[in-house]
Amino acid sequence: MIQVTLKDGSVKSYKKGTTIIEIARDISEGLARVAVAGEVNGQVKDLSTPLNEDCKLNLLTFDSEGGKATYWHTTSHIMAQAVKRLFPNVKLAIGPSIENGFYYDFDSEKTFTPEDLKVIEAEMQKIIKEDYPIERFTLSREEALELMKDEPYKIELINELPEDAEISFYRQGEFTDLCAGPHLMSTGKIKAFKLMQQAGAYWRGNEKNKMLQRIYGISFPKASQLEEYIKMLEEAEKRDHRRLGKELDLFSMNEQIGPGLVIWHPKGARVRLRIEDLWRKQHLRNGYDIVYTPHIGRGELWETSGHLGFYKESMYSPMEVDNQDFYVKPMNCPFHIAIYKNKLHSYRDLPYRWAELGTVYRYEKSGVLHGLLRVRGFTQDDAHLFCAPEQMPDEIRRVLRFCLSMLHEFGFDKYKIYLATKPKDKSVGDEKMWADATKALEEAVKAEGLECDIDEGGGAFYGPKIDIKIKDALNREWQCSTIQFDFNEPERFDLTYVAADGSRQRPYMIHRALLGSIERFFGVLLEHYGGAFPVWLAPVQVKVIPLLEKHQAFANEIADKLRQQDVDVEIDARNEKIGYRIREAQLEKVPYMLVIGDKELESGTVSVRSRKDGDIGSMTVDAFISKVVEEIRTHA
RNA sequence: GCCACCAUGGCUCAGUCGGUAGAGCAGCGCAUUCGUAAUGCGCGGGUCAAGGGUUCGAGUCCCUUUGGUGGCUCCA
Repeated sequence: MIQVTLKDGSVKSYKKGTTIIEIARDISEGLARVAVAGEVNGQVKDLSTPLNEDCKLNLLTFDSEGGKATYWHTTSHIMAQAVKRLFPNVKLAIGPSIENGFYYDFDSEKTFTPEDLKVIEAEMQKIIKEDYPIERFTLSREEALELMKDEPYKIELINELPEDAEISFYRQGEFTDLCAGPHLMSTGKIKAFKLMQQAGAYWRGNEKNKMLQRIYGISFPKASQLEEYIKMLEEAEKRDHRRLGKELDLFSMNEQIGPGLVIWHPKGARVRLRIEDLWRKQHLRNGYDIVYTPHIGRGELWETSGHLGFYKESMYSPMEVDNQDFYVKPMNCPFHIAIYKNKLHSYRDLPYRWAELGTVYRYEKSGVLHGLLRVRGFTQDDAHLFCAPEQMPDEIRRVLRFCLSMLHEFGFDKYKIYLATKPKDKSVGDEKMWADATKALEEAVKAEGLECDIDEGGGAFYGPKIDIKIKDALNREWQCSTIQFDFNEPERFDLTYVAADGSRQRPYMIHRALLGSIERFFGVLLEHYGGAFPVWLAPVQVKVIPLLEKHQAFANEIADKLRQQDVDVEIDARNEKIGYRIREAQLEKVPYMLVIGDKELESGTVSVRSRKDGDIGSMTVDAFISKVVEEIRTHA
């Protein structure tokens, strides 16, 4: 007999060799029905796995992470089986579950069209109906290679398995795949699925390798869940910043201007101004100095900085002026360094904190451009800190705290922090510098009571960094903030300061961007609020709607008073019905609408409609002004 | 850059088998003076992304280019 400890802490005895599904049935038929896998001592296993020793067992349903992974992984096998039936010449690569569903990579002469996906879906439906049991078995390396002799990618995978690895396969009907599992017990367990899209993907994610065809899909135990998921995607589309940007007339791109270059329309620019105003105010309050630098610089500058060596493929081609090459800047750092180099510095003057909303241009591959989130010309909210080594831990903490408070101001309180460490292959700076800097970064995160994931080897070649990715309302992550050490440029530009003992010392240099780039941040912010900016950010904060012509003068008076208090206000005095104008203001997502008619004119009040709560009654003009001014001040 | 898909008035979209382009919204004009999500009538507006090809004839079929979308690689 073996002792099995269940999730609720209870311990049950079973005969040795009892399978997980049998235990599930023993607990309840209902549980057995919804169980998709079992977690044995923390490892996700097939339900058919026999248990031979005492263990902890957690039965997983689709709702758990491991359950989803199992469910989706099995669906990907069903898809591969369908593809093999329809297109026997296709070679199989890999087909894992991912965050939202699964994919399978195929090597195929023929490219899959949307119609093919429909046909594959129909075949999958058959396989599910046929309800093949899914069996696991293991083979020796030789047998495995023999079985997979027509599958070159599988052979490559088998050959790379460690010497002592167990080589397992899963069989369902005529289809067998090399796979570590786990899987559901039979193909009939998949209830609702959909193939989402075809995409190219390099074998093993390396662009030097062959491009395979990837098909993405997702599945659920209930049809209603699939419907919900699709509805969720439609909702996401409604708050897509590109769509909102057009609808709210905030920004656009223009084919004639060029790809990845943003033009900011008056309303978008107004929101941007608000962001920048706050940014400037906060930087001055936090001990930064603001600087301005040019957009281009001589080739020699970029030679010295190392950009022409390490970064040239991301830079716009040079322009020749007076027989010299000038490059448009992809980064601001060399210019800030030039400020530093302009004179001799004492340790007493450190640290320097120089910030700039610096517009940079980078050549990004055409296929990666994406709305405002990936562009070729953008403005970084950049700053460079120059400090003595002993000041460094303090500076890091300070900048991290500043960063988080800035994100908070914009309504972002959920984010994920990554600590990116020394890359394996190439890096500059000695071990001690890396260790000190990495430790300082990690300690700063801890000191703020935060957690971070380690991005092993993810640092820049010139230093470790903290990246902060913010999540929008739909849980998608976007990297905005970054705090990066630089061991490279102080060396290359031979930066020094005079220490207390009169010796020349090398300062530490930190690059940092809190919002990242204004463009990307604006895009994320727009999606975060679904276009409904809080009053302090909204391009039009108040819309005054006089009911009739005779109310216009009073409306103007109110608007003027609001403008005196720096409130952005528009008057909609068009000869349209009130419902029409309310509707438009509502669609423009204006936070407050003021309806002015006879009643208001007589009593000196305004009738207030809030975007969110509808008609909220009337109040005196002054009461409304102080209300809205206060909301703007406190970022309510 | 690579794989797939897409491009029709300002916007959203229809356009069958290849036979010379249509709607709604927006815009403009007129009427309407109205109390919280669309007042009515009328008018104007398109070299069907660009270029080439097939054809008696191309929005529709083929090729190239440009731009975009979803991925891959890369990144703020």
